[in-house]
Amino acid sequence: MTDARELNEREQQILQAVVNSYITTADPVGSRSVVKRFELGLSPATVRNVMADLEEMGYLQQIHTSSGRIPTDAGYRYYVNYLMHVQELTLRERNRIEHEFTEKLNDADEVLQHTSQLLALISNQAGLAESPGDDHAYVNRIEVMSVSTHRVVMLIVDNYGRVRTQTVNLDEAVHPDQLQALSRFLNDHLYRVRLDGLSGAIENQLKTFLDERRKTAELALRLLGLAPQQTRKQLFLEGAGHLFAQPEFQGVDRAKEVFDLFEERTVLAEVLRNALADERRVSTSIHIGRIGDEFGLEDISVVASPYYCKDEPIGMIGVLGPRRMPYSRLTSIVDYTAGMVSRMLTHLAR
Amino acid sequence: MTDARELNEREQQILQAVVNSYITTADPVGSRSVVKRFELGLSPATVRNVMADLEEMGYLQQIHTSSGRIPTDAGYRYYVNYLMHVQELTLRERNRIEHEFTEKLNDADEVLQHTSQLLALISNQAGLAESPGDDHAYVNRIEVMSVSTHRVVMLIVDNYGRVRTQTVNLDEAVHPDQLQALSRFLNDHLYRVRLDGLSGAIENQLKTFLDERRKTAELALRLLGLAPQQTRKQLFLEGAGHLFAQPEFQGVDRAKEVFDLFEERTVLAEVLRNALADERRVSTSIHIGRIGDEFGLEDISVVASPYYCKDEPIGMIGVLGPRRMPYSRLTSIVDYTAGMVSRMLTHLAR
DNA sequence: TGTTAGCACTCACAATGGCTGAGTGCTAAA
DNA sequence: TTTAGCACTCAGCCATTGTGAGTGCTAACA
Repeated sequence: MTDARELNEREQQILQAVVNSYITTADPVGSRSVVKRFELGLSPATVRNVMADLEEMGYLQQIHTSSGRIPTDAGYRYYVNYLMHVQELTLRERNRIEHEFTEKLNDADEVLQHTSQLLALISNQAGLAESPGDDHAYVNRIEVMSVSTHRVVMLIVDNYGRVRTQTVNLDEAVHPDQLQALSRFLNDHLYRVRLDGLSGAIENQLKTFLDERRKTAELALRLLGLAPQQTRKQLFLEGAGHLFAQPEFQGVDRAKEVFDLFEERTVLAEVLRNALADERRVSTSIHIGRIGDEFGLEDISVVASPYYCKDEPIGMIGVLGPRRMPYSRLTSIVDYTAGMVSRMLTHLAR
Repeated sequence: MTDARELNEREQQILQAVVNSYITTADPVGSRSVVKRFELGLSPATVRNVMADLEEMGYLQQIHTSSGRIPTDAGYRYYVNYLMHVQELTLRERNRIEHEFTEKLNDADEVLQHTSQLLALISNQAGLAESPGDDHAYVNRIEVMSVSTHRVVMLIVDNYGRVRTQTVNLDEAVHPDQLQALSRFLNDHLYRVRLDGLSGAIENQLKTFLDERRKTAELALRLLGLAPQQTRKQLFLEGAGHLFAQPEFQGVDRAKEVFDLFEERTVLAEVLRNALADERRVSTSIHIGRIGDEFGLEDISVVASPYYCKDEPIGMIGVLGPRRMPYSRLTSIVDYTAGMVSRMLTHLAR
């Protein structure tokens, strides 16, 4: 990569041709096939010269001498930023997506799980959707009840309609009245408290309560001490099998690598979040390659888009696939779907 | 398979040698290597004759002329039934397993999920554990509460401590008093009702309630109509990645097949249940081959064992791997673990 | 009669080498 | 600046060959 100068029109044309061709066929593309497929009115030799230039500038690479060229990360990046014309969804496709969201979805987790399935289905890649984290969720309702003499269940409903429960086994019996009092107190004092600050909040609040009703307060502390354990910033991931269909993951070891990647969902979620944090913007972002480094997979790309609840960005949804992806199509799919999710969540949390 | 006559001692010895050798190396085993590895005081030629006999009887097979022999299903079956001497767990291993179950596990699902992880870990195969089905679970506590003006949550705790919730969005507001009445009624009338008969039971019971409080009863019906949707006879499956390490699943397509098998968890659960139903007995059962037929995988075996709650068989746990598995070791692992699970559940449901 | 040694045969697998075809870089002509 | 021509490269395919582990069969042996 000697020079970062602008590409002239012909160079752009040819880079675009190479990327397009490679995206569809997965074969390295040579000068001959470029002129054939795209009728540029140029001879192969000319194209060769341009391709050599592009290689020197770091946009293309050769897998070995005398085989066609394939785009580098920089090549894809240039393509995505300047060359790609986003392929609008057809009415049919838009209807399809909207139709999927008319289904009865009771909480944010259902919405987002459904979203990841949908994305996988229509993109033929792995679909992903991150569930709202505890840093964006707060308590809407909290309830403590006994289910047997020595067992208590705490139930928390958050502003996205998600219900989570936590069971605690007790050494000694608690009277239902105590629990009712506790529920009332917790509801009064923890309403709208953010979930990731729950145990902190309670400690302050509970001091007043503590004096009058020591036993109950201790139980509350214990329950809430458990609560953060189930912190979830869940990542839904569906259709990972699509990746196996791609030629780049056909190798014997590759399959295992991909599999491991998906097994370690929590790690994957973390990697994704970090990777996308750099590029997180208002609209759809594209992360090319280098996602799976930790897993020995360097050729995975992600097209992701944030979703919103009441104009506040909450999390990401997206599509994960090989570096060689139909970005132009996926961009609009992800973008449109993110819009739908935002609408659903804003409605849910009304 | 011309004859089902008993095997004489030498034939048994050699069959055992072949199975043992094949289990550890995964290579077809020839006459020469048998005499070498097992010092039988026989010549390869003699062993060859015996192996030819065993093949004729259907216990061994050749993958092609002039390669060693491998056991058939019948061969494994004979080995498992008559030849294998169960390898007792060491004290160390037993302690290891028991230690794992000292952890705080609040309900049956946690126990069984933990079990499948544990089995995967110590067996180096895929571990599986079926969660108690609705045909063995009954209502311990049922509660209906509002979480916002137009949203209601129903919570059911079963006798295994498992909590499940169902959200319903309403068109019109319901007064908390109504819900409290409903909760009380449901608890009185549905206590100890089996979960798979819940909606049936309620219809009968609710007629009396219906006359006095029409609105509330209708809501109840609606809630309970939704309940069966979440019927779960969940199958926990962990460590599927171990399978990829086995040489028999190295082929390019194989990886995808295995992956698909695990993706379709519900189908897998069904297949397993049917397959194991034949052989379900008091103690550990071994199912050889033919598990994954629907998925194009015919060489998967399962070692499974039932677990009990208060002397009643509730479900199965086990290990899934290639046909070529160290059965003698796995048998005792699964058996011992099943005992632990039974103890845990009986304790939980006390 | 059961066991063993010897021998010819089989067959998967690996290595070798030639061929092809798509692609390249370079140079000279248009 | 573009193009035609040419020699060169290299992965992939195919046929060939060799090797080694294994077999079945037969004849000799205890």
